[in-house]
Amino acid sequence: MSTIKDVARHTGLSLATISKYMNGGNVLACNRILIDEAVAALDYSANFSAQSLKTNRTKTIGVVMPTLSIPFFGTVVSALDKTMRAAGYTCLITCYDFDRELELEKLRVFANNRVDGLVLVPENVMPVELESIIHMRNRDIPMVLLDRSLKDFSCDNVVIDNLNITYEATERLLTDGYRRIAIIVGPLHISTANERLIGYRRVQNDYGITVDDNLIKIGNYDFESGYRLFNEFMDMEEPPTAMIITNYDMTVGTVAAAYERGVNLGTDIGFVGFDAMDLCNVRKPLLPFIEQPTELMGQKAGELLLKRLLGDKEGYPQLIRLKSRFHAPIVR
Amino acid sequence: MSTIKDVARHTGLSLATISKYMNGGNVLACNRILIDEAVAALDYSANFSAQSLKTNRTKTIGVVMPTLSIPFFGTVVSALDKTMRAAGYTCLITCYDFDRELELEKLRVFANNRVDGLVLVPENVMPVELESIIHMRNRDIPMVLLDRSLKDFSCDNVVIDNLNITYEATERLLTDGYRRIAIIVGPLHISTANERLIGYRRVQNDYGITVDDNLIKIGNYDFESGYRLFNEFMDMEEPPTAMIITNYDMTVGTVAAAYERGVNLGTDIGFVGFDAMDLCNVRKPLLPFIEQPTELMGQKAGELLLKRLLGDKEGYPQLIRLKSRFHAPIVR
DNA sequence: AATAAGACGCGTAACGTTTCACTTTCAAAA
DNA sequence: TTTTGAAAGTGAAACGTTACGCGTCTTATT
Repeated sequence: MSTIKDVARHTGLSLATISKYMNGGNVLACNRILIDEAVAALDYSANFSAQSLKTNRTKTIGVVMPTLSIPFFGTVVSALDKTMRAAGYTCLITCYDFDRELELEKLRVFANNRVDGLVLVPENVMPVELESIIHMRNRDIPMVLLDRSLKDFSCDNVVIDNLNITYEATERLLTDGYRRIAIIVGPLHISTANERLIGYRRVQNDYGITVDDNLIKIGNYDFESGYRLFNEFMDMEEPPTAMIITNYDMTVGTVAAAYERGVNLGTDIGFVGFDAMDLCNVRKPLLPFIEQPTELMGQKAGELLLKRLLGDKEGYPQLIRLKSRFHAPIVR
Repeated sequence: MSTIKDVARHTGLSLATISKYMNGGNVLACNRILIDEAVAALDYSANFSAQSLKTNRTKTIGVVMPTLSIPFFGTVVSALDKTMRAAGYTCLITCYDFDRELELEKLRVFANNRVDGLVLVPENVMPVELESIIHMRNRDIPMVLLDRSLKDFSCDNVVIDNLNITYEATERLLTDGYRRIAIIVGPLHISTANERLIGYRRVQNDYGITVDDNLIKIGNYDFESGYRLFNEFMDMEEPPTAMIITNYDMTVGTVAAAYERGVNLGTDIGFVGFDAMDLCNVRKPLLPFIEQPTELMGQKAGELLLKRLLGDKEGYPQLIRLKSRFHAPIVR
């Protein structure tokens, strides 16, 4: 395993010169050739650990996610990775499978000199714990919270306008004449679920409608929840006449359940899906759905983190709230 | 940012003693207390770069995937992570978005002193390139190929019995009396797709049936392919009477398309889905489907890698081929 | 009380880089 | 030919660990 010393010996130049050249410095043309040759001959490449020990930078950022089984997060992270890569950073991803202890452990592993910055999709971590991690070892490590906010914790944050988006979707169903509008949301300790529920409630208040709490069901943001809760709604004595589903997996579950029961979404029952362009945009009737700016989320998070990595603290803590789009079919 | 030196100074002990204790060595009870106190007071934890520079180990393995948007891979990796974690290793994940250059770059980044081992789900990388990466810098770095095999490249490998599983599924449809059985497979340069197609062909040969190549369609393992190709099949002059779909996303696409067209899977048309327990196991009629041992794949890959990391070269290159299950409803 | 055996503690030399503070080289200007 | 100054090259000191080879202290045995 060859080192920079081997290159120095091979070329007859000094360590310092090789290092300088490898880091983009100028050397004489003849030496450049010499070094290039030696590097090729010895199959040299710089030792990452030594480099980051010396420079205290890793040019790496850590991404910590609740799960790898939700395509939404995959797409966001993919865009984040692209943004960071363009700036010379490598993204390293890990997931904690919704487990509180793991969430902390993974953050700690990263924070310990392995990464220059962090992106976190938080689930159960507590503000005080997070505080101690980003101030770890008296060094502030830049962190961006992604998709979700954390109460009582100020931090750079990229989210979408969850409240408005369910407000708008519900409003659409209201103006279409539906009155018994049901909603399936995620676990309420997750900010997205909570905000989406508030939007749903607020618009009905604004329209002078009393919300029937039986029309609110809380799922786990997964296929099974969507499938099961749709059936629960349809089995009610007085089923809802319309339904809003608030994430992708639950939308797919709902569509599957509807198919099985022979319920025709959009005609038999008013319907708004989520992130399910595939599913909603092709069928007849076209179904309205909410679309999150997935790629943009990753990109914005990356840009914000890069800004912090350059030491620019302007506007900290910054909250970037991106607009979702409500796609309503033109003709119903 | 405190170092082991600070702990030494704070306790009055030497560097060597602190280091020994931090690595599980024995020290006097009084010194243990002293060190624990100092570590807490100074918020000390070992510098990862220095540690791995010195020991030449990172206790980390790199996982390189085609995409993060396919839940199947997420589940596999989650199980892999669990296995490695239990053995004191950290998994770092990255994806290359189906891009050949990126696939190579990500592997190189990892191979450069950042990880002790590699797990790769290969797509376009060439054997010779892979060879040069795992022998990088004259150091052999253990690697396990996951889910897919690579022609002309011998390496530890964990896959499923793709051929048998489509053989069995097709055979079931044959014995149920179907004769125009269609199949939707993935891109044929991916070993899973290729093997699944071979199984489909072989059983029909064995039954003396001439395969109609119009009944074979090649998708991209995504929702859109399943949706589109199902429609293409149904729009044929003489549509197939049964259909086998060979991954999860395409199965969901197919189910969506069937729903939209009012085609009743399982009654109007024979059907075998893939990995779609959710989707297939709930509907009436129950649909047969193929189930991959997702968790087991991750676990086996982890165990094999751990064995290599311990220096045990027994049986190299080892091919672990896991059995899938064909779930057929008992009553049709 | 002497000593052997074992446990514990310590000094120091690496690991492979980068970087600071110099020195040398070389070509153009005087 | 000498002077000058920028460009290129160099030696050596870190960065924070670990681990080897010893020295020293404790304790038990005779």
